[in-house]
Amino acid sequence: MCDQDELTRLESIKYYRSYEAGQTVLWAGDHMEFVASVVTGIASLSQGMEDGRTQMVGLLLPSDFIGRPGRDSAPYDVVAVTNLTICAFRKKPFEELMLTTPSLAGRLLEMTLDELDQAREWMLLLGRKTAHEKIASLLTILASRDAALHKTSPGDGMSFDLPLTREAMADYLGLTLETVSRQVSSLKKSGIIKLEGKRRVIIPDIELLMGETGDDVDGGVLS
Amino acid sequence: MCDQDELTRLESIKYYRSYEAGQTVLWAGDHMEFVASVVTGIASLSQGMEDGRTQMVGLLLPSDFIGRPGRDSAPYDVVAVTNLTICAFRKKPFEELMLTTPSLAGRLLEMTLDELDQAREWMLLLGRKTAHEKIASLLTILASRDAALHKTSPGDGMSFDLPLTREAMADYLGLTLETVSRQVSSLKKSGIIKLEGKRRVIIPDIELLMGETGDDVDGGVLS
DNA sequence: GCGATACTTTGATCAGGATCAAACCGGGCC
DNA sequence: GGCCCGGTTTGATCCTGATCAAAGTATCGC
Repeated sequence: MCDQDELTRLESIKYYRSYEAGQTVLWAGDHMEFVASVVTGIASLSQGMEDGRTQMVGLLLPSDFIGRPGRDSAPYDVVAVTNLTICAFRKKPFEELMLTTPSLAGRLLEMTLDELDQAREWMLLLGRKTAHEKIASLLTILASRDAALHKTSPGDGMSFDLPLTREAMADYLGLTLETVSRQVSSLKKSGIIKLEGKRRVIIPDIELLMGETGDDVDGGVLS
Repeated sequence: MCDQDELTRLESIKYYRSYEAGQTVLWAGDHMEFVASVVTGIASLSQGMEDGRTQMVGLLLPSDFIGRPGRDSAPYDVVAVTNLTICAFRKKPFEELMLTTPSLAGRLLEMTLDELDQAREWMLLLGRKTAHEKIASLLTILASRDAALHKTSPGDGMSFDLPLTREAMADYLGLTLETVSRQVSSLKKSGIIKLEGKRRVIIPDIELLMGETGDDVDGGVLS
């Protein structure tokens, strides 16, 4: 995430941590002694209500940032969705570095604004999209993120592994796992996606899938 | 929003603009030539889909910030909900000031993180709360923001004016205006709120209202 | 006063998802 | 193999909130 000089300084205070799928990295309210960035794997941010309802509020993919400089407790549960490796920096030195390195602060602001845009995009999905559109949107996003990860652009015939269980998808989309399962089946039945086993998704025609998201076919969610 | 020296420098590049209720301040995609902060009144941020569905993704109250340094186009429609006065700064000089004033950048990061938290809180509401809980949550938030505005803490017997039409509330909560109307009526019938006319809300017992939000009665949305 | 307009309430009906329930994989492990 | 267990699919039914429709209210200008 950084370059040159900053990087060398960050180097000296960084360390790696690994988590297994399902492990909790941080509990909401925990004191946070580090900030970090995802190296490999996927983590989720989620909020819960006392009665057990939960809503995932973010999905952290490689290069995404965990933690918030200037805050000392975690606002959400951070859970490893897959096996996960993060690169952590002790918070104190990191914050000091921020003070003396305006470009680092700038980059952080930039990343936070991106997260905010994502969060708001998701608010539209949660508040206004149908179950069908929600699933199509999620698959579109996962496909394009996966493509970006492999430095290719999402194209026809591409395929990727669903990193999320039906339940996790439901948590992210504000649905139940049964509805997720049904909508995935219906998307399969209509030929818009194909499945290899339960997890591998093949997208014969990405435009077709994007047509089901409810978004403008170009600009929309994908960017 | 700022202090001392920064403020004097900001002073020199600021100007005021006013809008009438209903006027659009910025269209999504517009080139933005200023950043601003709300002085009086309320503005909304919203996203729309082509077929007309819209979702409000943020409500801007006095002291809230409009615009994003480093970005040159607006990501959402900004609409004046009530009569609105903003204090604007030409973007270029503002950004230059940011480079030379780390504390300004820091404050901005701080504010952006707050917005992100709010957005994610709202994701929980949109994805998992019932219509009833949504209305109670909105009223709780409006009550506490209104109290903060008058430098009092939200207490029993407090009252405030609803700044939003039923339709705007619906857009914010991911509901229809009919459902909003019905839920407000039901809250009134149950005695949890009282109405004076259509817009003035009286809250006899704030704890009671907060009990309907689905949140933890203390920590929750209110903070 | 009278419309006209914008906002709100209320009613009747419908449907998209939730809920409850059962069966179905596909591994891993004994 | 047989069993167990987490994850998944599928079915039947219910219910919340959407939709369609009409009437009520307040404010405005005439």
